[in-house]
Amino acid sequence: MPLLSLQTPQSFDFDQCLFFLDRGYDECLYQLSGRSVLRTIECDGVLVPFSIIEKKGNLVIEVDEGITDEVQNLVLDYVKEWFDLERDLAPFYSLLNKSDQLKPLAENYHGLRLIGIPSLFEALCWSVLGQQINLTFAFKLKRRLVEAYGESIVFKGHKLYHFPSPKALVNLDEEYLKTQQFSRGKVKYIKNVAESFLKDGLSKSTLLKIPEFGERQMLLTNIKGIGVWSANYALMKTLHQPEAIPFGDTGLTQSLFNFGLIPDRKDEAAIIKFFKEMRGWEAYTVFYLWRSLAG
DNA sequence: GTCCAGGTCATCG
DNA sequence: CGATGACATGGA
Repeated sequence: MPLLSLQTPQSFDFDQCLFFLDRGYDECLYQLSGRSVLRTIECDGVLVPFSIIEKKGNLVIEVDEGITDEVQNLVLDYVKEWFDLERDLAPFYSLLNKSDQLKPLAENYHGLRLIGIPSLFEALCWSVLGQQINLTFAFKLKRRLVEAYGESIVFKGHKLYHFPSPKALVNLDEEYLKTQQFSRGKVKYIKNVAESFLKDGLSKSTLLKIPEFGERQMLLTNIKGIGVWSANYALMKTLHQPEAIPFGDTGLTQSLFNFGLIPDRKDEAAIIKFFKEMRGWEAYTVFYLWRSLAG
């Protein structure tokens, strides 16, 4: 099978990234096999599967025979975004190293990239699924949604599911999903997200055309079911937007409190003050703080 | 049994 | 406006 290759940047540690990908949750959108990761992208309605493994300073990506150069480039772009390969982390580490409390993050998780969700639709739906419930349950719901409404393809002996399209989710069967332990709120919110893509022309590219962060955020929070947490989560995971801090996140406040960075878990002013010191690297800091919760 | 999870909205006063 | 309850479930 054809092999593509991406040179890994400075401060990149594939095993740190694998640890994040394999935190022990029931993930359904990619699979791990040894030290390789398998998943799919979608091009013109067709699923394109691929695998990634690290070899001697390169990420080696395997695709099926007969994939056009154009589609190969889409796979490469996806991997670059997913692993945030084009970012220079040196300024982030020098910022962390200025603080005695944060220094361990730079040491312990060196080379960890902000693992993204390149699809805006997937990120918004995932933020809805993850609202308020524990992550174990959220992953369970995601699997049920994806297996009921998403397509799959077999690649190297693995059945790989792809996240459903807005069209596939706009007419969700609420009664069926009730039997699958979805709240009516979540079903409605996911429908709302799908509708804003289909009817209001929301997309990653329309979002990118808006220069101002607050306006981007508002475009998302205008959707019923997407609050500040969800909007910023999506902006962080899809656009790697530095200033997208998922305010209200329980894990984030927990972690800030654990590190002695805020005096009280409800002290939002202290959280804002803390992130002022991290300007330009807020989202990365959040990602590393979350990482610290996993041990 | 109680409390809280990678929140949000509707409905109060 | 700010406060409060519902939502669904499972693990500590």
